Amino acid sequence: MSVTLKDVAQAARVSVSTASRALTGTGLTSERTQQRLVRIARELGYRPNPIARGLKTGQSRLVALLVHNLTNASFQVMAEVVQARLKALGYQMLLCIGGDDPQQESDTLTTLVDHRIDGLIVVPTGKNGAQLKTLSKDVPIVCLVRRDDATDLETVLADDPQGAYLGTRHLIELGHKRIGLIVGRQDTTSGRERLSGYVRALREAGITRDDALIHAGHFEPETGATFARKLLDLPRPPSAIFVANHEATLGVLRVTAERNIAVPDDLSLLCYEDMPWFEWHRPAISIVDNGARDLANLAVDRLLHRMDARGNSKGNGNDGVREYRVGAKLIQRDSCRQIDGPAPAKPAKSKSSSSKSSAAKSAKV
Amino acid sequence: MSVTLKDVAQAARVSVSTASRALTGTGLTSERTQQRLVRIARELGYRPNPIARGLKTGQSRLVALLVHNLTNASFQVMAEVVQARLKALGYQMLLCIGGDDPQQESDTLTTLVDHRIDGLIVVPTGKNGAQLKTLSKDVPIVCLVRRDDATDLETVLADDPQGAYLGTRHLIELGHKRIGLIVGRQDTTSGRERLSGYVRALREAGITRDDALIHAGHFEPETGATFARKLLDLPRPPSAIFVANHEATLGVLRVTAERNIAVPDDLSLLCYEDMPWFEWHRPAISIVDNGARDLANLAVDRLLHRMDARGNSKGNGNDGVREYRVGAKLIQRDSCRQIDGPAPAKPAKSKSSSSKSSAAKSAKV
DNA sequence: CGATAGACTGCAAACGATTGCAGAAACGCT
DNA sequence: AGCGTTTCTGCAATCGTTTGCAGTCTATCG
Repeated sequence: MSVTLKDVAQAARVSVSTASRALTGTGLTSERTQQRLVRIARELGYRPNPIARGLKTGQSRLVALLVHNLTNASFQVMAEVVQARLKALGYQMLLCIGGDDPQQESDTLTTLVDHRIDGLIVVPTGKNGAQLKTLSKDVPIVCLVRRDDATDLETVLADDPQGAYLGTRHLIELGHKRIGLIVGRQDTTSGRERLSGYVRALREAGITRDDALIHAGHFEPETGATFARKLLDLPRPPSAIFVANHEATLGVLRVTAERNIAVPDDLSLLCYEDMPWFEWHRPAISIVDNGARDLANLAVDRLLHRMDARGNSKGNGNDGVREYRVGAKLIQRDSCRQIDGPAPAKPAKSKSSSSKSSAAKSAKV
Repeated sequence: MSVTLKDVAQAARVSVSTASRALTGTGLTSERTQQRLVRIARELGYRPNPIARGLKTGQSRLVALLVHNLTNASFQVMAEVVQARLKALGYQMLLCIGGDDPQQESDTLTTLVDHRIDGLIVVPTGKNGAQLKTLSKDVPIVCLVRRDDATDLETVLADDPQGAYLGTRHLIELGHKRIGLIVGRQDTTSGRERLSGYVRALREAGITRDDALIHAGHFEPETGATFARKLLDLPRPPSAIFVANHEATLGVLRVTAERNIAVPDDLSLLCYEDMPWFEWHRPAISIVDNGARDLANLAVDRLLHRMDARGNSKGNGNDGVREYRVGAKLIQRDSCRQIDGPAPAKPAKSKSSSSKSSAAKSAKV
């Protein structure tokens, strides 16, 4: 079907081994034959068979990325980044969609290792720690966005405590005192950390935490809508909602539309993680950006580092760091409004500017 | 590193060949040893090495999906569908992102064939026809969404002529006479076909085509914005815009926001292809749905059919059909409004209901 | 000029599976 | 019991590469 190494060797009247060495550049080969073989290989259109090579070397030049879905814009850009980076290095990306379902995750992991992937970047569900731990003996693994607490895998995380803190502080600086929080499940790292950032900002500002303003759970847009309604039905509804859960955003938006609540005039809205349409929306939606692109790039860096280390049997590539944090950034658009508060006009001019400066610098750690 | 067939054979005190036959079910094996081997294999946790198997059989159990990007919601759902279907059959999906760039497409295709993929679903750029044609001798290929005119590859297409026709007719039935069209490049199938559907609806309604209302090109949201401005700056601007190009939608939306143009009161807006947030947007955006889910499913069906045919050397799986069309569907939400026209109040009550019925039934062909 | 190191090259054995072919066992039949 | 079938099993080759080892050739040095 296609040109094999044997064909090239025959055409050049050398043995297969010489051909192999000349083309891979391993071993000693005379300059002359080397060049000749490269030329002949090109003429014949020889392309090495990665399967055969993989059988011998135990590598597949396949790297898998396992994410929950592709609806989440962060996962989209991560997938695009990972694919682009890997391609440049001659790897192919296997993109798998696990649906945040432990069973599916487990199945997929098995298949992937069967296929002898050279590396894996995974957004773990958190329920397959044992399996991941076992696999990590065979394959370099980097966790992304979420930590699996049952493992000690290297993990690239968004700086969620900082992000949530930044967002909440921004709202406080705008004069908001009652800030609703809609946040992810508390059995995920990000869910817990975003809550803690929110709480910290509140505490720093001397605002007492009101649990009626906090809703945490696993999300569909629909659930987001439910929680938004609960918040707005409160005797003293919040003047701002921090939607610190990506999936919930649509639901919240629907509720404001349904009830004819003007954003930001009646209610300020701050969301977490960007979506391509946020800046085109009216009003353009302010967000805390989790830095998806940076996260993906860092994850790839770390994975390559580990793969490299393993290849050279220089240990497992541990650099003593278990956890990398990528700074979050506040992106102000038009969905948050200054509250005049019970007191007279804008008393917070200086504060507001300080908010801006804090927003400008990304929170590197 | 992991359990091989040899290990299983040794444990069972049979030869590798017997073990192979017992576990794959090929060839004759006595009931008893068969069962015994299956049991032992399970006990040892044996998992066949697809690379070794692939070397021998020439198959990889890898199927590639090559799309332009993941930002486009249609591609997202297609990727999810394809992944789910393939996984159920024991295949792994290789998702590649070609950026609608011929060079990238070409490179990716080469890599994929190197990896001995068992099948390929591709959204072609249209510039690599020759290469695709060559590859199709080695690998079953199905084109999706776009046709590559230089090939005679089996292609699964949205019924764009019908979809554009349905959409335009809907607007006409609402009383619009001047309907702007923003549509994709005319060197793509979909671009041409959507234009032709638009033209047909106009002609049927006896409306003369006005080329000032038609803008075609390759899109970024930014270009969409530019075209929208041009339309709105016309001496006699349209009362409705049909954004028959997915990428342009955001730009158009921004322009309406910028200029404080109320949708649908000042301008009706009909878009092509759904996005998850369209129904949560305010106003919810009416669309012509291209049936991405159905498209993906059909493409997988056809690909499997071809792969099967090739496997059994029953020919190449041609069933004499070159082109499959998946019906488009009008989904009415709130972005299109009845025009009272120059004549007095709602004269079009019956028309409006007819429009609804036509919307309800999907346009199967 | 002969020995010897050094630079190349080729042979053949892997890698882990599948598979044609032939030998072995089991069975029925006369 | 002897023979022919049938049913099962094992040997060995194969897929396309890589790679340890041994052999060949050239050049250099004494």
